Amino acid sequence: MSIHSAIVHVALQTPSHSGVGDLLSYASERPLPPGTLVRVPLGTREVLGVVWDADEATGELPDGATLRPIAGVLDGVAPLGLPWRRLVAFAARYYQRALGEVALAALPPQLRDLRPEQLARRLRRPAKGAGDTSDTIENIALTAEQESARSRISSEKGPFLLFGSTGSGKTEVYLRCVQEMLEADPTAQALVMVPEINLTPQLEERFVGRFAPRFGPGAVVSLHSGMTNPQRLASWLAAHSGSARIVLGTRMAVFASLPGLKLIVVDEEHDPSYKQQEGARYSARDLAIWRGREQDAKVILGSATPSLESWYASRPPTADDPEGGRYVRLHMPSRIGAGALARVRRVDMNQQPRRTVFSAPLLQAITERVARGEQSMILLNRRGYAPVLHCVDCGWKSDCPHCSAHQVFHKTDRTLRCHHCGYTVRVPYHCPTCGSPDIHPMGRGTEQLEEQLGDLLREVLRPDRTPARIARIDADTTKAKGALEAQLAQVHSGEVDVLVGTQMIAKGHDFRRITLVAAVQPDGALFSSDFRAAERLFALLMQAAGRAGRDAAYMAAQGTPCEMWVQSFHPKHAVFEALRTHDYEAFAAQQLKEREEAAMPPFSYQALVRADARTQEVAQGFLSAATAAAHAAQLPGLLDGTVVLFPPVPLTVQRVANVERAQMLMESSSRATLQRFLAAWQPVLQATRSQPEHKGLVRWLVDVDPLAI
DNA sequence: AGCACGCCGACT
DNA sequence: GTCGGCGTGCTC
Repeated sequence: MSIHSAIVHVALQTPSHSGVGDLLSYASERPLPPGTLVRVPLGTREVLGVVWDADEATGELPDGATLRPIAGVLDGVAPLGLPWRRLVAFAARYYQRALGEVALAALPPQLRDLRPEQLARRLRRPAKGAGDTSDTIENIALTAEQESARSRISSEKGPFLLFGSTGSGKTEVYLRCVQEMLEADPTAQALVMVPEINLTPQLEERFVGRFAPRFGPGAVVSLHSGMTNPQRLASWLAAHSGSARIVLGTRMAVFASLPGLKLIVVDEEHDPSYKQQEGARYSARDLAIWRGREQDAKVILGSATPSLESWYASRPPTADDPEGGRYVRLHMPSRIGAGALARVRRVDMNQQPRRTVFSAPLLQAITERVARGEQSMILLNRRGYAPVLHCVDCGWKSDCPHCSAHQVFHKTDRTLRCHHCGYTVRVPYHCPTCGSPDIHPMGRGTEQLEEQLGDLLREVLRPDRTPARIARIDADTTKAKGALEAQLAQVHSGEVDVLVGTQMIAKGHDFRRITLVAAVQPDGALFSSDFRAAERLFALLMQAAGRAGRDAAYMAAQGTPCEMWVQSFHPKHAVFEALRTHDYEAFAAQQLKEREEAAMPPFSYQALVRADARTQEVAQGFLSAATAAAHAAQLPGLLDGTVVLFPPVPLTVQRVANVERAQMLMESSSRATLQRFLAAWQPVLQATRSQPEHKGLVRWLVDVDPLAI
């Protein structure tokens, strides 16, 4: 009997598809409770691990193998609780990833490289609170709609879908619910998520202003990937220890350890950013629902344009459907303190001269606004000057040599850049194929809009007789840290008359003086192969329309209505019809009908398997072989057709960085059966991969509940 | 995934 | 003679 009397099972960041089991066993001098953070030897390295519940240890040790002792215990940190471990285990299982991978990804990165002594030193330093507490923002009176939502959230179990138009004051409802929850229970904690890092500062300002005076300067912390590692560690520890009462963050925050969690808010719940697109492809919104149920915390999903999944899940009971949905739908239709909803103007581009970018009426409307000192916002979801460069003489196009995509022409720095792999070259003066100087940009991006507007508005003067000023905000202009804030500040201060940008500017930011929003080329999304494209476009346009006329006092003073302009070759399309009347409900009803008839989500459940390989044949061959093996093994759901496997197809962008990509779709009317199928298929996929004929396979991955197919 | 070991080409 | 290319195999 050695001094290492106890065996502990530890979750480590083991490669997801390797033969190594989820939990590895180590010897310990004393038993360690599950959730304890430990450092353990793994091969020649020493890595961070989480002691896991022994009954989940599945793999058996090879006979005669000796256990290595753990290297250290991070005993400054309390063991992670059962609810956290259950969340991690569920996410790993549901999204088909290794337990340790999810567990370690859920911890702040710095915890991985800190030795126990370093951590102990860090823990002795007192954490400093976020922001100052000088300016207390007091409660403002709720409207009847807000009060009704608040009281129902307070008295009912949920989960809740807070369906409120832009400007209806959803944030105030969140604030009140958080406040009520935290005041009722001194150990209660709240988690508030937003889709993008960009939106955390303004949210933080509001929460700190409201709650730091009540609950102390350290009560509100943020958690997102824009923070430095030490900041993230500090926030995480504050949440884990319970000293932080409110955690604000992006999707990653759903995995925060919150022992007192009583309320979760998912703002803009329809936003695709809640779905992680690499590693474990989890949906933070869906995990929030699961976590809320498990940990007995209330969940509020908020949106002006809910995802069809959440909309359907919150359907009220009817005669045919006495159960109704699982969520409680709360409706806040009125805008408060904001002007009337934007009037929607559609321009039929079939009636415009060919290659028109700004139709005459739209240009006129923008001009008038500049002259009145009002601001306009122009949306185009395409960075760069033009999506492709083209030779008139020989037909050459600026194709990326490594991807099946064009290199985008960026005029500002005279480069051709592939947006998929990053490959960049200088813009050629002559066609690389035939030498002709006659090479031209085709199509347009935000850079070109900015340039053209500059020309078109050259003679237009602001009220103070100075020339119109145009600014562009997209991923290219905001690469530098703090650049976005600086540019937004310029817009707020009124320095800018016309703002051109990608969807980045449509989300969340409050521009008080914008009275016109225009989508100049939204048609691309209408006929996309992706069945969710229309839903996304509608949400984007509604959100963009909501940017206009947010300030009722300003609008009244201006005396002009705000407008949302849409230029389209299909102005009668259902998306634009619904937009015209601001009728989300009609749009949702129409979309849900289509989805039901086609048995698509939310009326079915989907998963994808993607395969990357050197050749398309190998990628598809792997998927075909795995399909055949699944049928041969009669995996759950296949025999009776509850689970349907579709044939492998190349991805829309088939090749990226010289890797060929293929995927196949699995569909089922039963989420549980699809889950059982996937669980049983995992080892089959692994076995298939190790067969010699699939040597050229680079990787494969599973995406459960994919957003785009 | 890391990180070793391992066995063949162009450098001081 | 070594530095280093990335093939293969292991990690309780």
